[in-house]
Amino acid sequence: MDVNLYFGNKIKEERLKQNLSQEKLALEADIDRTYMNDIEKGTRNVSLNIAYKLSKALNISLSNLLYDLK
Amino acid sequence: MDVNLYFGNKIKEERLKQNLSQEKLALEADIDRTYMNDIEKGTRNVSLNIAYKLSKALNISLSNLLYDLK
DNA sequence: TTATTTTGTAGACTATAGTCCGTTGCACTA
DNA sequence: TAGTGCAACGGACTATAGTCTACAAAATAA
Repeated sequence: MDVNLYFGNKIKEERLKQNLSQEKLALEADIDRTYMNDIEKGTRNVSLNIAYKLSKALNISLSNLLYDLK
Repeated sequence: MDVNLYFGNKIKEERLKQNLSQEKLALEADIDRTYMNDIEKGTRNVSLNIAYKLSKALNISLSNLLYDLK
C-alpha cells in the first residue's frame, strides 16, 4: 500500500467533509497552496511534520488519519 | 509537541522491546544506520515513507506508533 | 585487561521535499 | 459574457531529507 497515496486521499476526503478549499487548508496548516494539491494527488512524500500540521488543521489526530493504512 | 522527538522516542522504545540494535532495525527497514540514530534522537524530520517502513519493520501499525501523539 | 558489538558524531554528497512565481481550465453566478 | 473561486499544472528555486564513509566513545562480554 502506498502511504502517500493513502494519505493524500484521506486528507482530501476530510477536507471536503469540512467544506474547505485546498488553499484554505493550506493556509491553516501553513504550507504552500500548490504543495497541498500535490499532497492530495499522492505524488509527494510528505514529512511527519507536514502530516502533523495537516492533522492539526483538520482537528483529527494523525493516528486517526492513518488508521486504515495497512 | 514535537512530532519528530515523539517519533524518535517511540521507535527507540519499541526497538528495545524487541531487542534489536539500531543497525538491525535499519537493515530491516532498508534505511541507513546513521540516519536511524538521528531519527531516535528526534533531530530529523522523517518522511511518511520512512516512518511507514519502520512501522513495518517493527510489526506495529503506524497509526499505533503515533497513538499517543497529541 | 582485551575483544566485540553497539552507539554517537562529523562531514561531504545526492535526491527530493517544500516554496513561490505564474498560467490554464472548469464551474458557478451576476 | 464578464467575473469570481477553485483545482491542476509547470518551472525555477532553496532547504533539507537521506546516504555513505570513517572514526571515536561506550557498553557488554570474555
